Amino acid sequence: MNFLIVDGNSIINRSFYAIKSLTNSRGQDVNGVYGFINIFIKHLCAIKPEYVAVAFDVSRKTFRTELFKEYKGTRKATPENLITQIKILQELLELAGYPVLKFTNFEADDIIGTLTSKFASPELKFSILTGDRDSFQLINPNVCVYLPTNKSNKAVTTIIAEADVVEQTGVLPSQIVDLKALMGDTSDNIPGCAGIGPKKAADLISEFKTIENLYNNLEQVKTKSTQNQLIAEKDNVFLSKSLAKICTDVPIDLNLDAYIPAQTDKTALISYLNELDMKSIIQKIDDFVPHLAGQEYKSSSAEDLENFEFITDIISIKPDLLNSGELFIALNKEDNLLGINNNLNIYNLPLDANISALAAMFSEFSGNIFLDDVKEFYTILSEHKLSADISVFFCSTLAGYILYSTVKRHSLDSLVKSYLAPQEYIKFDSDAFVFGLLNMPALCKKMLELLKENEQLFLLQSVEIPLAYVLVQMEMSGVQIDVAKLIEFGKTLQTEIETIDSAIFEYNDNMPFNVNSAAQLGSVLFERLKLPNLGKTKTGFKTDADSLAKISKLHPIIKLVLTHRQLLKLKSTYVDGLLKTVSPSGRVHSIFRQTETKTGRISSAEPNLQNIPIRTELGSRMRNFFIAPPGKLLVDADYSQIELRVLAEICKDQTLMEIFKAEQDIHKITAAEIFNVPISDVTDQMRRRAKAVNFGIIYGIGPFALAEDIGVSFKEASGYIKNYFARFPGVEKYTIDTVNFAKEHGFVCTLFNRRIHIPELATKNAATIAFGKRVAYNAPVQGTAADIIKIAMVNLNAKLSKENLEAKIILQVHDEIIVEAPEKEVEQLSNILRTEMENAVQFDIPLEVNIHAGKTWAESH
DNA sequence: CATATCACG
DNA sequence: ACGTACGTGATATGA
Repeated sequence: MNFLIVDGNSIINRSFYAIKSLTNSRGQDVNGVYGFINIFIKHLCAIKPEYVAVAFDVSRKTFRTELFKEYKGTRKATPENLITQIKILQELLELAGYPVLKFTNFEADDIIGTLTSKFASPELKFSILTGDRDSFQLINPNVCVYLPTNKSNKAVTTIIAEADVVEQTGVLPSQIVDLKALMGDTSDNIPGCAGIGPKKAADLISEFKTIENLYNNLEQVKTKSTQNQLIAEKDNVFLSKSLAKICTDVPIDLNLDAYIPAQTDKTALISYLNELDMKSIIQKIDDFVPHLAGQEYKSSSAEDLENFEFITDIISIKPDLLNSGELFIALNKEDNLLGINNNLNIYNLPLDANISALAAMFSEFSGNIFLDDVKEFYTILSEHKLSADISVFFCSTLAGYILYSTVKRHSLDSLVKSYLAPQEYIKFDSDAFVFGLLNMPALCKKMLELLKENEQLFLLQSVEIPLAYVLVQMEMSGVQIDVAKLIEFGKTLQTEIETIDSAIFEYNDNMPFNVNSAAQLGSVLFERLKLPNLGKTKTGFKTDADSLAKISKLHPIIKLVLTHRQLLKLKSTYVDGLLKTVSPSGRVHSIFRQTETKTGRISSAEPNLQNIPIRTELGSRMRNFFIAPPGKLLVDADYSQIELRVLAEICKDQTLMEIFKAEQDIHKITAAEIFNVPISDVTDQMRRRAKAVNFGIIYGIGPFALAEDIGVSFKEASGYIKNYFARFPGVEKYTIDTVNFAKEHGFVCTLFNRRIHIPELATKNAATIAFGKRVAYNAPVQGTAADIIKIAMVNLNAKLSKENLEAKIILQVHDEIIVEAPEKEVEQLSNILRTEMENAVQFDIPLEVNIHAGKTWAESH
């Protein structure tokens, strides 16, 4: 058995000074932490210890003795940015499950000395990882020192055993204190005996073994002068010995089990590492987290794979599958593989050739189906024109997302490593797919337990899994594009861009430049034309639209530039970008990503159909090209102020709830409240400002940004926010309570128990924490709204199919559902839309939906 | 590949 | 002293 004990201060110190600078994106120095963990991991792998502890000095306010203060107190102070790193390191080690030992008034060496003296034995060997040679005195046949050193820029660890100490110093490790008592140690301010250096000290100690023995037999010392020096310095010598001696009576936990590394919440650890930007450590995470005492990894070559088969035809295994209570199915579309694990056997099949038989088998199968990725599964079924009418019990990807939406990957292999302790899963390094499949039953059961604990099964089984099917149908349907008109629009834009460009160049002495290059534009505006600059970005002048608007009156070129930007954006992103994605049938099929956003919203990509322009007249023309096929219409249903209603429902502010219950104009009432005027006196401008406040509140706006947004003074904006919270005290209470909850638990929840983790709140940086707070109270609002529309989509889709309607959902834009329907269905559909959306959830406050139909998206919105 | 910009809710 | 409104995705530029 091995015990690895690390001198935390010593190792982080070495890393801190060895790695010149390493700063993460938040500006924190992490050189010491990074270096420490790498060295630590390296030695964990090499030593494979059953017991581990990392000891730290605790800087003392009072010293053990006045003498100590005099001698040790002169050491140079630890720099501030190392102290912070030590704290971070200790948090990381504790998160990873390693005992961190700190005792006031003791140094790491003392803790190490106590541990080795109490526990070291032939059965329990100690390895001390330290950069400090002071600990050599602790070496014995059961204790050795691992000393990381640099040899020609290569990290090499020198292992120091008893024989090495004898060779280097001429004395036994246990005699080092006696040696130092005579020769002293300048780095530790140990005086020693004047006139005696290393050579003479070693000779004396070899002969007399200890200084006590030496002084008892002074007459046997060969030279008279040495005798006299020893007599004169006797006090110093004994003081030196006591200073050199590492203490072995630190009040440590004498239960050896306390030093067995604990099981780890790997997700939390990964999230913290992520936040520190330590991506390379995350890659080595399995080496960093504990390999528990006495636990060997299960071997992949042993009986675990006995029932592993690659077979070509699912028919041969059908009886085995049908007799199973549970089937665990993983897909690997890239390699055309279908993996099945039924707790007994593991099969790997060609996917395409067997998907049809698999789907057929499901109609006879009565057990629970666990999938790795239900949306992928439905997609493949659809691509093979197979019915997706299969009830799926569990999906690991969606479960991972519901439990921890901030994580980017939810693949089986990464989930196994995050949710199962190393001794709970089978190691199989050569193939991530097989690795995931092997461990899928254990993983799914563990995740299922967590979901139950968190009351998240509704979200998984009644919302996300059925939603996956809706999204796949939406992707397959796509939306019709009027390609001819879109191309025409693109040409018009192109002509206009060219006209504008020549006008722009005229203001630059007819010198053409790339208006779309922020660098070139900045140089023209602020250097050639000497316009007042608007501040800097990392790379140059600020040229964004908001900034440019401020100087638009100073020079006609600004408006031209802004128009150029708008036109180019339309042309390149929307016209050209969209045209590239139109399928031969004239429809575009966006991908709706279900596990992308941290709040639970769906995202749309390739192309993104959730950001088609609407806010400007020119941009909104884009929506003329999203059309319904002949005989059909687009029906657009959007929730009215869903986030504000959700906010009211969550925080239960009486005033806010009453406004919605009475179906009043929220922005107008808010205006009356914050401007303290009767409703009848609210002007359009007041309403506009109140609207900005309402939106801002949800995002955690501050007076600075509000002032900027609505063009009032900082002071006025402060007043509006203050008035808002005074009139809606429930909202302010909600923000405070939610932030406190997030600080305590590390996450916030939607009303349907979706969790949004907020690692920012656990940091030390003020700006990062402020950001975390805004996320904390925005996420439940945005997330609950996302939950609601997802529920509505699932119910709506079920209703459409129950009523045998041809109408189909084709788009979702966060608070808006777009359905394509035959003209004759539109009336019935509108009723269904209203019913399903307004009644998706039962809230105290009502949900309101606006519905319009039209030939194009522009007409229907 | 990171950055700046800008489109949406 | 510091930075200042949440959540996304696409494009062009330029090191």
